[in-house]
Amino acid sequence: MTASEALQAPAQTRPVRVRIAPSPTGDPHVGTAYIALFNYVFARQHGGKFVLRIEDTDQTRARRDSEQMIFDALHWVGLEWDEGPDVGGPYGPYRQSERGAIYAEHTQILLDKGEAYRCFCTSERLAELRAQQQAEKKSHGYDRHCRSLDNADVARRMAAGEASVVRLKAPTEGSIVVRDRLRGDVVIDHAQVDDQVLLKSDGMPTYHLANVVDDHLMHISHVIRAEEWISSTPKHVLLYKAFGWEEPAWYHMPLLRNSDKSKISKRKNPVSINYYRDAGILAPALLNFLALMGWSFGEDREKFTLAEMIPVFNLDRIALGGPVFNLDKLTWLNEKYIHDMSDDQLVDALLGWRLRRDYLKQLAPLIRQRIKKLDEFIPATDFFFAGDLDYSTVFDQFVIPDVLPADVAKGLLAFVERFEARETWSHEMLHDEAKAWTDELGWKSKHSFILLRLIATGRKASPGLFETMAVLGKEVLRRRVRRAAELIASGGKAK
RNA sequence: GACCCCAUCGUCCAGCCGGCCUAGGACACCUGCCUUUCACGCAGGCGACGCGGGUUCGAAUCCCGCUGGGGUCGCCA
Repeated sequence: MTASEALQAPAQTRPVRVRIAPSPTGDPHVGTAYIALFNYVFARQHGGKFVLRIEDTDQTRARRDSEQMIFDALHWVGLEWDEGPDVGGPYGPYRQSERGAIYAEHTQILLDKGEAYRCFCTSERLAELRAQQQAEKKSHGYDRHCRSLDNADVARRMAAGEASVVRLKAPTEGSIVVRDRLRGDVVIDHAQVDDQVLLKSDGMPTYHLANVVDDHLMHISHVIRAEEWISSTPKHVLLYKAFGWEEPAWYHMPLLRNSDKSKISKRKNPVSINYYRDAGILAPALLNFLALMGWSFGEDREKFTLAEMIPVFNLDRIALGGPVFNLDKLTWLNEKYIHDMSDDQLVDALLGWRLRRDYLKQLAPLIRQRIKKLDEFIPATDFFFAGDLDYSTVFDQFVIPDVLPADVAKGLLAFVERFEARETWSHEMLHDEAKAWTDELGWKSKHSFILLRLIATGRKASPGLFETMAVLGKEVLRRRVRRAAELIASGGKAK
């Protein structure tokens, strides 16, 4: 079947219910806003519901503050959800970590139906298996070592307290069809689908199980998600079949890209929604820009609001090529939005941005002793408000004595890695990391700290370096250090 | 490496159930106009159907192959 035939397939009669399911493992990602946008618009267009579900089943990576940041970021862009952990709804809880009993129950159903089995293989054995498959250049996948264990054996090992997971008993012959409504049918040999882990040894479900169970229980009618999921969709279809449930309609959106076409990543692009907010991008402009990534309004129109998009939205108009996220165009669109604001709207936007009371209040202790008159405040603090800084007058000071520029650049990136790895964000943490980092590189702090100061503030004299960095925030600091590193590595030629 | 997806200007999109396409719009870049400056605005320029085979009177549009790019291959999502 071709894509156009798939699109002509009988329309779903179920009420429209869509969702986004971010994982709270870091900063709120533009990719989340991107997918949320299309789900939101689709729901609104069809009078359906837009659900927010938090996928926090990875105990080792979930972060407490991350969930709240996701809420805040989605509120900021203006994509309001109808059901979610904070607002409730008829199919809660909407946080996967609170749905343990549901997953346990459904795992048991599959076990009872003979659609799943216990597996006692250790991660060591699996790692070895993978290494061996890699060495033999064979395709990867679990070898079904535990698939034929008999019940008595399983019971005995369970009783002995041996750790185990539950795996899906996937068919070994034939093929499965994934009906992607954007591309047509994708046929996958069952041989390509291995016996996926459904329940981890800590009792938590994997993404595959939790996702399918929740989408079904939450009556999700259309799954609009990123293309990176398309390879695991056969597993999900198999799960729907194993449970005997009706599948949702699948739509896999193209992936946002870095300028080298790889999947968008924080190493090559600012990916946090908070960065764009702090750098002075307006929420409607961000949404408008995101809508342009893979979709077109029609009639060559590029500037439009969310409300204007809803009635004309059409999934048929999704372009499947991976769109490169281009800051220049975002900035241009943002400019249009600013030009079209009234005086009051502009003032309000400014006051809601970094001219907010709580942000200015963070500046007060840093600047009080450094100004003699109020009129010195703005010139003394400009770098607290700017996004990217102009380094042209200080670039020649971006040096560490006796260190090659390429190594200075590399060293700076190592500093970014250090503060990225920390969960806390404070001037104490930044100070500790900067010191340890300087020592590790064998640099002198009188050199490395002035370099950081120049990069963070664009000047040699500023309030306390680490206090300043802390106020600037992780997103802006990361961007400035990365940009400076690029500049140094390229001899000042990068833009 | 295996599997899957994708393929129009540097970038984002339009066109793609074949002819109206000497391929349209936008960003970026360049030039000029406007202007006391800068910016805005306006006008113009540069610039693409990846390659090779088919099918057809006719292909950017349909088919096949190749090439290229991307994604996935975890007790992460």
